[in-house]
Amino acid sequence: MGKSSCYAAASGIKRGPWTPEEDRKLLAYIQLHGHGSWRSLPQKAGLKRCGKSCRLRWRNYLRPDIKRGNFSLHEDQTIIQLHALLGNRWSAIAAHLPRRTDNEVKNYWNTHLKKRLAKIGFDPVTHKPKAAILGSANGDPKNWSNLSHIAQWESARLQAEARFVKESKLRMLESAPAPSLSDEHHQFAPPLVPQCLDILRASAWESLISMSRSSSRSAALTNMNGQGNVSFGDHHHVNDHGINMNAQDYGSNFEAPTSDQQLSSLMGYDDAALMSSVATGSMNINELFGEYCGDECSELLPALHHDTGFEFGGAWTSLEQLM
DNA sequence: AAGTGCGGCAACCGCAAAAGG
DNA sequence: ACCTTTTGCGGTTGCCGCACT
Repeated sequence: MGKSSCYAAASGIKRGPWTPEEDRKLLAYIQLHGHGSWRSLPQKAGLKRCGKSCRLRWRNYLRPDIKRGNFSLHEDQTIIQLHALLGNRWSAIAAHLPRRTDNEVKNYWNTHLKKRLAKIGFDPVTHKPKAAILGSANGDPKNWSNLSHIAQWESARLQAEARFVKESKLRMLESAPAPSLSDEHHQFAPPLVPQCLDILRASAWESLISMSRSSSRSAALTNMNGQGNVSFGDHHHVNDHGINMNAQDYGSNFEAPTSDQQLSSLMGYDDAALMSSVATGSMNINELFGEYCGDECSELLPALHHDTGFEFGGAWTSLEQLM
């Protein structure tokens, strides 16, 4: 027996474009009762649609917190840069564009931005100049390596943010009383923006490092002397590339790092010499932390991972490969 | 004016993960 | 632990309107 689909030509199930009347029914029902189970919604709302179709219509079109219309230059930049970092993870990209839906972002990418990138000579998949892909000597592999490096950090950061938002929502639901009309305003409200993640992360790093810094750091730095003198100047924080990390997104007390030095400082990397050893390949990321933290580092990292919910693993591996 | 091609976008499809029993 | 249902996501399709011939 074939797999059933809610869109299959089942009796009486309508498909195709939504009429204003259907929109009105769906909107009225959700405003009054919330969506509840999408499966049972169409019948209750008097719609001859499947629940999946209703959900999609609500999510992509009827929700009051949706912004429609032209994308701003800033939104263009954000999409392009996040796509370079995340690939086709439209929901993650849309999460950084307030009031935009993943479907809208996806469509906009496919119909506008992809072509625009191609037109100016960039591969829309890799975001590298086509010349570089073809092995041209003009492309500096080190620069791309650094970009990838940045991408790994940002990717890990976004994972953590997504987790944070999810957990925050769960906490909200747990603490909320039984569903009522007023709860629907939560559904209408813009997605919760992580306000303290970077602070959590920064403090976690600071804690981790400060625990061991006093005993290990001076020795580490002594050992590092003379090992590599390449500047870390081309290790830019994503902000320097225009990533959408406005300070207000992280709460009024948080100032997003605006330079390599600030980022390094936030993460406990306030010694360019140490980082340049990583950059030159004379030390891998685990060795770096070994030097910083001593043997207890290997125990602290999983604990830190657990406490912050931060997925270091993938970024870690990739960072090592890149360096 | 009619035909054709193309771009934009809403909607559909199918899979995977999460949630619930 | 397993199965079923629900939800979320990304890729794809097809309709509609506009521009061009």
